[in-house]
Amino acid sequence: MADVAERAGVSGQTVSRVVNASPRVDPETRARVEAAMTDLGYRPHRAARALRTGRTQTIGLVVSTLASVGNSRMLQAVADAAATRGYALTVVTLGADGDVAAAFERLAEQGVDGAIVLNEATARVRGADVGAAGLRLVVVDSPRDDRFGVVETDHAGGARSAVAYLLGLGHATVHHLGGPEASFAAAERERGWRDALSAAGVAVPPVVRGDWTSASGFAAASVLLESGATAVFAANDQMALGVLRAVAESGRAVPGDVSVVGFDDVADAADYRPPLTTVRQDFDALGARAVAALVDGIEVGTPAAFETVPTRLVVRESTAPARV
Amino acid sequence: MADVAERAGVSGQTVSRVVNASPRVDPETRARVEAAMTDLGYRPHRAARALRTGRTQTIGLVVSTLASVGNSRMLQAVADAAATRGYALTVVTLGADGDVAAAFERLAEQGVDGAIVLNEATARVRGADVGAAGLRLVVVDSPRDDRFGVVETDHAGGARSAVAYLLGLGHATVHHLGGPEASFAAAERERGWRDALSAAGVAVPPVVRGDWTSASGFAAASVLLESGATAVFAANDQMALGVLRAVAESGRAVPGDVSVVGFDDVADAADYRPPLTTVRQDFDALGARAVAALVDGIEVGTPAAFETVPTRLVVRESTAPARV
DNA sequence: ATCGGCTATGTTATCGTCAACACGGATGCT
DNA sequence: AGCATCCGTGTTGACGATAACATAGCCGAT
Repeated sequence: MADVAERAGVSGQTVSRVVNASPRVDPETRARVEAAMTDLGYRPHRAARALRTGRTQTIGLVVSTLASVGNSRMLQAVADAAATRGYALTVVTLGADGDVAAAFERLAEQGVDGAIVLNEATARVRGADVGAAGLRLVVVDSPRDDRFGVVETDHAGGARSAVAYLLGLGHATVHHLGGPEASFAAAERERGWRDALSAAGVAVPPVVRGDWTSASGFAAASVLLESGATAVFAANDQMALGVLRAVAESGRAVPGDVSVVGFDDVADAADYRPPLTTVRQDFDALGARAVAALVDGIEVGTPAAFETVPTRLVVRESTAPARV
Repeated sequence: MADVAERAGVSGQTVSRVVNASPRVDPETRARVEAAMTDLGYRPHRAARALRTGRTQTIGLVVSTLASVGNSRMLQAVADAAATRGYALTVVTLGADGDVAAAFERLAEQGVDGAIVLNEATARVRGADVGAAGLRLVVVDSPRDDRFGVVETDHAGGARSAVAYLLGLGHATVHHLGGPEASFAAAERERGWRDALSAAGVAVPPVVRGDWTSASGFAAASVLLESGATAVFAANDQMALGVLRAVAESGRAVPGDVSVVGFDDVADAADYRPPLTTVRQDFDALGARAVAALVDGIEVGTPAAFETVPTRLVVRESTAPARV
């Protein structure tokens, strides 16, 4: 920086002002400084700036696992949105113990300006002393809470649309293959399913649960089939994949004997066999909103927001009218 | 830090020595300092340390997309390995233009100590002036190059084992659904396939290419089927998924009429229909090696290494003996 | 007894940047 | 003309940590 200042014939402070786009700089001086920066290949030193300002221009992302395709998509969306806003993104995965507090601790140590928590078991985020780490937080897919911003997909709405569609096809009822109990997203999707059934005055069958993996979907499907289900709404696409296999192996056909709907609209879902009818989540919008809420909070002090991103039912070939 | 020093009755320098586990500290003093740190909830300030030492304890990860399940798995493996080594991980995704140089630029600006590049089009990494950004690099799945460390899966070996297995089943030859031309991993898998066919003295059919997505696999499969293939080796699982659907829709059966093998052993592959025979990559080992190579380079100055991680063929139900 | 060498600790200067304040000159108002 | 303002710029010090050097006390060897 000193070199740049000398070359441009100004003080370091003026260089700093140019870098930070301060309005109090003569256009001509600015041009000279910028030329000097280019010539010398000058790059501001983030650590020094962070030391001085207390801001690192970095946000953290806490995620339990990237094995689920949905989380990966979200990560990508968040990474892109953060880059657009000029923030670096550092990723912290939770250990097998799912220790959110430890993750916050690590992020605090790195001095991130804020963090986004993906889809984490609610109780854990609440339990982790948010204040202790002093992190500004935006939580994705978590119950509303004034202590941090919340951005969510309209899980319940998406679920309702899926169930309504199946009922409209003439199915007597719709069975649900739910996600893990601790998950807010899973709970919301289940709620939407339940509401839609109740609204239609239809019997609500018992829920079977998986852990988001296709293997758990496969395992759970046998229970569903024994109970004579003709329509299954799975809480995500990967579990639906497991169901698809289980149905086929039981000698039944999708959608002839059983209709199946998933949630997420993962890239592969269009090539499942048959191509899966599913509820599309707009991960990019979700990521962008989460980053926007966090960055606004950091830079402008905007209070914790609450936002919902809508879904859309994508009808493919895994659903058909009920047998008459 | 000053507070801690005062409370422990020592100088700041001694606190620093305790934090950095210097051996030149009296055990009793160390205990006193540690107690003071705990009491005061002291946390070292990374930016300040980075300013003084020039090290940020952060590594970057450059990845083109996280849409591919393999990349996501790698990211997770790298994140975990980095955390274990005490490094933060910042993720940079490439824009649609795939501008590696820009990604390096961003990482250099953030002052990472080094970076890992995932599976990127070789020419791009070479083209990007590595020296300019002055980054220490480890590249995953890229041709050997003395300018940076290279860690790779034994793609060719895995491909050979898959092809040999299919030939052993009595198939006259094995068709290949390759990945994008620019990909090193794709080229290696193709090479392994070709070598195995040649070694067996079998005709080498023309390669059909996809872009790693299941949709591209589905599209490519029709060509394969028209050419009368009875055994297909797909360059990854997701493309194999597309093939599975295409075969079924053409009225043929897997593995009755056509055997299909994938590559990666993605979590879902066991629940494809039928469960997919595939070549398992050890993503965790790969990630750990990449991080180890990078961190050793940073901390010890170990010269650029070259390592290969073996694969294993996982036989499931998508392969069967050829019709007689 | 002297001295070199070791151990545990303290002192000083510095990393690159920016906030706060200072200052000279131009402008506008009365 | 006199005074208050504003503008563009410079000067100084501090953010928190550590490297390099300095020091005091102790040991054993000559």
